[in-house]
Amino acid sequence: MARQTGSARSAKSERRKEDILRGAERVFAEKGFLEATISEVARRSGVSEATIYDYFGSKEEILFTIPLETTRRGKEKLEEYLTYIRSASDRLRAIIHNYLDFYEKHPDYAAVALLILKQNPRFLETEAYRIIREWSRTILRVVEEGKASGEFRSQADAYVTRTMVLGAVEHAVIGWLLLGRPSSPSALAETLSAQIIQGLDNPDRQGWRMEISLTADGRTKNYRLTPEEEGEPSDS
Amino acid sequence: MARQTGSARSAKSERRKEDILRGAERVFAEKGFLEATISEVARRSGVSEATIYDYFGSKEEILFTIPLETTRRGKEKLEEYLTYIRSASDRLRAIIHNYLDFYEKHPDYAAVALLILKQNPRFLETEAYRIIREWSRTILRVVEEGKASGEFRSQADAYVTRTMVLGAVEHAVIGWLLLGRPSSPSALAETLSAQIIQGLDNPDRQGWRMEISLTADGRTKNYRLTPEEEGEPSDS
Amino acid sequence: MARQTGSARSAKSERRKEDILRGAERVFAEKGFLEATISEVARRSGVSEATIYDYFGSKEEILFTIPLETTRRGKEKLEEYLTYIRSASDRLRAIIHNYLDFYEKHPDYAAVALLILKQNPRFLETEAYRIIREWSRTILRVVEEGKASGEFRSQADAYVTRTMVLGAVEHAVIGWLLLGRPSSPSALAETLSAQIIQGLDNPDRQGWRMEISLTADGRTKNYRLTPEEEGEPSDS
Amino acid sequence: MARQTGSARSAKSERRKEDILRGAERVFAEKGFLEATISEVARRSGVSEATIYDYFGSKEEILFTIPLETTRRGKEKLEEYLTYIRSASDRLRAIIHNYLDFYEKHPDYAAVALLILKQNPRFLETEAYRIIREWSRTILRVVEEGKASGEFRSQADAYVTRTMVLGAVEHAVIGWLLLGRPSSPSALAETLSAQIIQGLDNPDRQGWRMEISLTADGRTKNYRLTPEEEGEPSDS
DNA sequence: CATGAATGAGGGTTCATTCAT
DNA sequence: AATGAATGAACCCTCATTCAT
Repeated sequence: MARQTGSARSAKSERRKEDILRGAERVFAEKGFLEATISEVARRSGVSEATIYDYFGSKEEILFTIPLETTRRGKEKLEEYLTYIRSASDRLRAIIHNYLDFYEKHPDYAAVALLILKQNPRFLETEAYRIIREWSRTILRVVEEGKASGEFRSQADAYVTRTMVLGAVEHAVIGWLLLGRPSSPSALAETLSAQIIQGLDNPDRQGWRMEISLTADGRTKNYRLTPEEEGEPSDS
Repeated sequence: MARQTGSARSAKSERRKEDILRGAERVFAEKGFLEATISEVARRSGVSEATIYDYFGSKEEILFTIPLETTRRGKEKLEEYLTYIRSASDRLRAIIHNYLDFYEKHPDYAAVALLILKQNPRFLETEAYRIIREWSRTILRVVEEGKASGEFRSQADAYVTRTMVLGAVEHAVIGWLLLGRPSSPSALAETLSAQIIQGLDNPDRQGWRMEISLTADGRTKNYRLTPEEEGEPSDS
Repeated sequence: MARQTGSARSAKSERRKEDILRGAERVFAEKGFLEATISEVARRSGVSEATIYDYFGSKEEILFTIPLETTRRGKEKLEEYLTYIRSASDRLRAIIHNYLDFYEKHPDYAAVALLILKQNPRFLETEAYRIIREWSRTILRVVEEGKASGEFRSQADAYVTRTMVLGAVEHAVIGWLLLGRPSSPSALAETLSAQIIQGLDNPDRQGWRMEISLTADGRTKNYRLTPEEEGEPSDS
Repeated sequence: MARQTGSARSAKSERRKEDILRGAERVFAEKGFLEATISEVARRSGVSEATIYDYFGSKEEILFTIPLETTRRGKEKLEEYLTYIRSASDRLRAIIHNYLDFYEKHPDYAAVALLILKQNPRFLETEAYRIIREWSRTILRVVEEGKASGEFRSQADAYVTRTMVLGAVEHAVIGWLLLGRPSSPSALAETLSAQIIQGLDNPDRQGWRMEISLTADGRTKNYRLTPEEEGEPSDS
């Protein structure tokens, strides 16, 4: 009998529940959802099978509960990070770093999220997914902000960018989980950020611009002047 | 019992096998691998369960056979397309279009490939995966060529680019499969290509260059002249 | 799930296990191993199929467990019987009686042991078979003792004797099981014992002996005097 | 379609049938009846599964046909051997030798007969079993003859003797098949025969007899004189 | 004669879930 | 609050047997 699937309960209860979630995460990560058995989750969590059903209504409920806390904390963590970053490109870079780092530090969670949850249509209806969706809107917002500020070009597409960020990160992490390559996904962060950001970069972002018309062969070409990418002015 | 999982056989046999694969693809796409039952595959293929086992040794063997022909043809098709394209950016664009189009046209296959096969570690040991791996090397090659020709900047990373391309496309297709959004993944192709390519773009690629030194406030800045991104020269 | 194929457990559990073994013994005896179904064993034992798998890992494990207790007890019983018997021939007789009686009293067990287990090569690797082997060494020992004491002739072969005892008893019991003949295998015990023992008998065993030389036709023959086989001296 | 399960047919047909029987014997011997598959029998016989059903109505019919020719020939062979042997003990010895030899020379047949057929109640209704029964009556006859001629004691039991002979031989052969011990069952023949025959031996069998009454302690004992067991008369 | 092809029927085994204690 | 014990429901797979060619 599930006497308290509810919410407020004793600290001991809370700990038990955590134990089960942790055990389940490990087992699911190793075996996949359907090949994982409640009995193994019970063994790994140090509780009986029946007790598991005191805390969760079904095997799938366990699965869908695993990302709840994690995504909640992840979202908060990200917001915290972004507080002090202003430029859109740095924000995007931070998001990418953060996301890769997180998965690398929690491989069991990564396996559950990317290999199991991602393919389950019913997951889309859970609270955890709602949080993820919100979290991922941050990317949209950052891109829009970047466009508004002129940092990103106006043709930049926020949705496409989000797809690129999430897709690339997740693809890299899946490769790492299944193939062991790359050996550290977070090592990609810098390069990946650079390419994505440069894909958004607005060449016109500077406040001034020099236009030049060059006429040759009876035909005229228009040019615009932009500052050399980086680096100090060279001495005359 | 027809025991000939082997290879060369009658045309009728070949057709039967195709039927089964087609039926399995549909069922797997709808239910996922483990919730799909052989009995339903049999029903959908119009054969008996036992017959299925005359053609395939196990449920998993069916699963791993599904992408065989498809990836083989996909690889050839791509090579065909690329034959007449020279510029690296156009090649990349073609790859992305092609990949998105293919998934959009074969949603069942997409579901099997992206939601089932992609998370199965044993798939990595199959012939089909070998073909996919080869296929995906094309992306690496294109990026390297682009860098060699000066079309892409030298800092561009082929592996990261491949991750971006595959990750973004697959992420988009998964969203389409599970959420129905975007309503047409291939519609992303243009925007996605543009952002990825611009992430690789070499601002220095033109053969001629006009350099200008602008000195102001006692400090000198160097500029270089590049042609306006697209468009014909405007008339004087 | 009750997962405890182990050992020490509640009395109730122990009873359940016994029930299953008893039911299985009956079903196996009637149908043979491969034609017996777990579902029928379940029905006869009054438990569900799944419960059977809580107590035993496989159908074959049930089969191999059936003779465990029985042979253990049989071995002890025999040792008990033999405690007070000194003469080798009486010991042999006791063994034969005992063995035939046992099978006759437990026809289901007899069928399982003689018709099923005996032909299963894997049975030879089980604990139960180890006990049987030990048990059967008693016959070897008795024969050797009989030879040592002069009760049995020195040419008597312990291994051949064991083969005769086991072979004859088992053959008789199989006939009884399958053909109903003889109607009571244990009725053979006396005659069988007598013939086997007489096959071992040492004609020289008496303490005294009268030798006579009889000469006829110019040839001499030696005789020895032995007491009349059994029976009291006849009156003059 | 079984067009000719009947009898008279072409020599080619006959050969085919023989091939199948031979293949089946091998497979049954290796796997047991139920674990042997028609498909493997087909492979080993060099025919298709369907063809097997042209010659035999069912898997069990194959099984029951295997011993037909063999037992028929065995019976004839034995009769041939016995033609020139007069003494009952030699006949018995011949039977035992013959039986052990035969099994040793045909291990596949031995396995089929002793491990499969012997425990199948339906085999008892076949023609082959009828022949075996007849064959085994020879033992009964020999024992009765021995008793009639005075060679065997009058208490000797023909049925028990048959059980001993068959039981011991078969037990020995089974041990050989499953355990590899003894390494040659036929090596037991001599010892086994000796013990069985001595179990039947009539100490009174000679034509003359000397009776002696020995009186001592006021009690009288009767003795009879018998010739020394074997060996020539010793010189005076 | 021979067989390639097809299948119906069935069986062992696994597990999520329930409930009495 | 916890669990030992029990089970219903399913699924994969095998194989003897049939039939059209």
